[in-house]
Amino acid sequence: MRAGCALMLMTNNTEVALREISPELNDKALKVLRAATGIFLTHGFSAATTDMIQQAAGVSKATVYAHFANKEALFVAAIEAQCEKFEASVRAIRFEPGNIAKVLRELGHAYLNIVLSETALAFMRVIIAEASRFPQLGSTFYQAGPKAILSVVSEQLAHAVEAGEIDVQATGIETAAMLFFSLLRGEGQLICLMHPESRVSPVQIDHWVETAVHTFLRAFGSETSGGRVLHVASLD
Amino acid sequence: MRAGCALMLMTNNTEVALREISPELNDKALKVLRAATGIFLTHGFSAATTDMIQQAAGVSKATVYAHFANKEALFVAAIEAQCEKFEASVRAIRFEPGNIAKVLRELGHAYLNIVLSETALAFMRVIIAEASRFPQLGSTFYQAGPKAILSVVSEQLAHAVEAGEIDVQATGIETAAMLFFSLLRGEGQLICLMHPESRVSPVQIDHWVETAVHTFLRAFGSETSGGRVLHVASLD
DNA sequence: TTAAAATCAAACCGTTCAGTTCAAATATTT
DNA sequence: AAATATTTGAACTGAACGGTTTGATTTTAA
Repeated sequence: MRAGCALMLMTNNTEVALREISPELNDKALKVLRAATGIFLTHGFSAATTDMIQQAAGVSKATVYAHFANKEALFVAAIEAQCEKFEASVRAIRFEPGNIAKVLRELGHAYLNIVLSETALAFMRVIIAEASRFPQLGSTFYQAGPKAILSVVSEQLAHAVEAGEIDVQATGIETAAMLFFSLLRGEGQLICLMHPESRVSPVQIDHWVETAVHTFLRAFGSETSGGRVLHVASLD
Repeated sequence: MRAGCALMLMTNNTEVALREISPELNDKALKVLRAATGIFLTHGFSAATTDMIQQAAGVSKATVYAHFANKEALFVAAIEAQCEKFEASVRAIRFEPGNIAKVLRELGHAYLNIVLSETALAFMRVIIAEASRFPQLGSTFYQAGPKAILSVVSEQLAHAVEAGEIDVQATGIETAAMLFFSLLRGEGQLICLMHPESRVSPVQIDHWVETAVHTFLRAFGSETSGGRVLHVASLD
């Protein structure tokens, strides 16, 4: 009964979804999960204590252990829920159709804003830190994050190829998409992961996006796309 | 009895440096520092215990605390020493002069091999994980790693600009160098940080290097396509 | 109303942790 | 050899941890 409860929580992701199914029943379990997520994200697995979680949840310790087998299970549940939320936010990225420069700019901007948010950074830090102890969580996150956004971008790049806007023959679409995100994340993520107290300004994000799009289109743009000065015939 | 598990991660640059200053005096302190580094890299700060360190060092607990004030101080000392070692290995990268494609290829290859090594990955994981608790270590590492290699590459890019091999007017040299490393690290580092048990083959590294260099030169090469250079007379 | 289920606060358990103490043993210096 | 410093092992402290138990109280459902 206890295990089943926890499993249900893991498959349904957000509070909203669960509230609709069982209006007030799993209220406590949800409070615990939500509190646990916060504590784990700010302290990591080892430094987080079940007392912190219990206190943050406003719940007795017995209740915590009535819904989750132990600290590890609670951690896994919290991280997996966060992965689903993360993937959802990535897949919710919308952009108006247009030329590839515009699409990449919109996509890049949205993605960078997600990925450089305090929550996402704390999340990534914990995943990276605990990847050895919880290997499946690393994979789960990779699927939910990079893999998810990559499929979206790959699709857009495919359209651009058909439209003759870009030429990715040298690398293939998937690789090109990955390169775009490497350009996009590159400096920002490195800095933010290692300097948790530093805040990133919207201007800085704009600049990173512009640089990434511009560079990407210089490398892969056919002709007119992103300020390519040198017009090389596409048969090189 | 079985102390050698995490010890193998370590090598001994700091040892040399410190031995020269105080030949046999700080023998024990060094053993402690070396063991501590191994333990911290494999377990992180919180999960590492002073007993593990003491045992791995083959030293009594009193000796540990005779040389280091507490666990935090030991951690800082271990990480800072590792930063120095890391920077040294980055600055030791050598490459034969040649066209920019060749230089970038050699540089990129050496850097990627360092950065994707087990030790460097474990090191980065710990830095990222503990950046909130030890903010200065994040900065120290950033200086020792990214900043260090960036200065090397920027210099080479400057030469290439003078030689007319590349055109970085759009972004500037520093940014271009950063973009090169973003392309270089991009996928590999993301995968490796989150999948600690996965091994990277030399072939995979070669491929990443080739892709990065190729893409970079498509974006910034004056009249190149993937490394072929049209020579322009050097002005000085 | 009543019985079952869930939750509570708090004490409690066994373990582990960082760090200390100390007398004995070992090196090092003089 | 004597004096001094360093290291050792092992026991110990006090706090914190994960997790359990308990008995009282509240909530839910019939």
